[in-house]
Amino acid sequence: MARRTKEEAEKTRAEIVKTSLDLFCEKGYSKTTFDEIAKRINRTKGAVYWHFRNKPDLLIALIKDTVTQTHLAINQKVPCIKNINDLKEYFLYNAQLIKNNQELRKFMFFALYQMEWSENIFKKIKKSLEDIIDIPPKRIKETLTLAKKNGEISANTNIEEISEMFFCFWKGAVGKEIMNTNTFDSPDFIALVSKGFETIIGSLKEER
Amino acid sequence: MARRTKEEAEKTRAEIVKTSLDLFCEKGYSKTTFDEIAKRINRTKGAVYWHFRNKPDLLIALIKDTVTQTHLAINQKVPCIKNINDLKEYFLYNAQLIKNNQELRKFMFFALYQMEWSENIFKKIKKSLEDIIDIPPKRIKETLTLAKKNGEISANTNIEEISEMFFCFWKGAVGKEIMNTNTFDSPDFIALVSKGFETIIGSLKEER
DNA sequence: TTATACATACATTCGCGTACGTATAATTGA
DNA sequence: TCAATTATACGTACGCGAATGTATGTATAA
Repeated sequence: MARRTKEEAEKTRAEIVKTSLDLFCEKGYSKTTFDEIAKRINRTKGAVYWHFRNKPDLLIALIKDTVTQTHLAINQKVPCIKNINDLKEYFLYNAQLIKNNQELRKFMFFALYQMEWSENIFKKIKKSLEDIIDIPPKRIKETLTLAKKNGEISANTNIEEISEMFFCFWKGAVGKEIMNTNTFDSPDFIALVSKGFETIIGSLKEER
Repeated sequence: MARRTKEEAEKTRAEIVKTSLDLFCEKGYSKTTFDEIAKRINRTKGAVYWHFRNKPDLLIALIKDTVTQTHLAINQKVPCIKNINDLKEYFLYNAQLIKNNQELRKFMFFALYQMEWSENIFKKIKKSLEDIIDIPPKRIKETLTLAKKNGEISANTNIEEISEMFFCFWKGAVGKEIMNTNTFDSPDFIALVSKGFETIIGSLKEER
C-alpha cells in the first residue's frame, strides 16, 4: 500500500527476525516459510523478501543479532576472567541470561532442537561470527592455566581433561534447561551450574 | 522387473533404513527424499513406498530398529545395576558402544544435529518406544538411593542433584563425541566418561 | 491362481524466487 | 520552501522445479 518510513521499515525487519525465531521454534527451520512469517506480522512475502534474500540470509541475521546482543551483555557483566572465581561468575551469569532472557532461550531451543545444520550454513555462520565469538572451552583452559601458575590449583592438574569435563557438563545442563520451555522459573538451573562448577573445578583448589 | 523373494525384500527394507540414515546424516531429515534413498540402492521410489507409507513412518522404523538393537546389546552386557560400580560399568559400556558402533554413532549424530523434532513425531516415537527405553537418569537415581541405604555413599548426599549433574555431563560428553564424525578413534571419550564418573559420583564414596 | 515386490507414469501441491506495480518517504534543485 | 524527481518499502501476481503421493502395470515367488 503505502511506503513506510525508515523507522517503520527497521521495525518490520525486527518483527520479521523475531517472528521467524518463533516459527522456527514451533515448526522447525525447514518447515517455516516466508509466507507464514509475513502473515504473522500482517505483511506479505514481498516484505520479507525485501529485507532478506532468502531463508539462510534471514537465519544468519537472526544468529548475528542474537549472538552479538548476548555477547555484549556478557562482556559488559564479566569483562575479563582473571581467576577461578571469575570463571564461575562467568558461567553463572551465562546461566542467568539463559534463564531470564526469553529470546535467548528460544534461540537456543531452536539451535539445539529445531535445526538441521548443514555444512554449508554452518560455514557461512562461522565466517560471519568469527570476530564476535570466543569459544568458552578456550576460556576455561586459559583460566586454569593461569590458576595453575598462580598456585591457585594443584600443579598436577590435567587442565585439558578438567576443561573438557566441565564444558560437557555445562552443555548438558544448558540443553536440559532449554528443553523445558514450559517451566518458566527453574531455580534448579542456577544451583545446578553452581554445584557442578564446585564439584568439577572447585575441587581442584588447594586446601590451606 | 522381477518379483523378489521374501529374503530379498527384507534385505531391501534393511537397505532402505540404512541408506536413509546415511542421507539423514548428510543432508538432514527434511531435505532427504524417497527418490534419493531409492537411487542409492538402485531401486525406485515405488520400492520405498511399498515398504514405508511415508517419511515419518520410515523414521519411526529407523528409530525402533536402532533403539531395540542398542537396548538389547546393553541389557545383555549389563543386565542389572546393583551398585555404583555397576552403574559406572553401565555408562562405560554405553560409551564403548557409541565409540565403536558406527551405525549407532550415525543415528545419534542424526538425532542430535540433523533433525527438527516436531511435537507430532516426538509423540509417535515416544509411544512406540515406551516399552523399550528406560530412562538413564532414573537408573542413576535408583542406584544412588540403593547405595545410600547400603552406606556405600554418604547419608547426606543430594541424590537428585548428583544424578542430574552426572547426566548433564554424560549428555554433553556424548554430544561432543558424536560431533566429530571424522575422528574415527577417540580414546579420550572413554577416559573422559570414566574420569567424569569418578569426579562427580566416585567422590561420594565413603572413605574407609 | 493369487498375492507380492517392486517399476513406471502421472497428478497435485507447495514453497521458492522473481518480475512488476505502486504509493509515498526522502532527496534534490531552483 | 516547494515542486520535481528518485529511491524505497512494500503488495500482487506469476512461473518454475521439486517433492509427495497415487494409480496402474507386471513378472514371479508363494
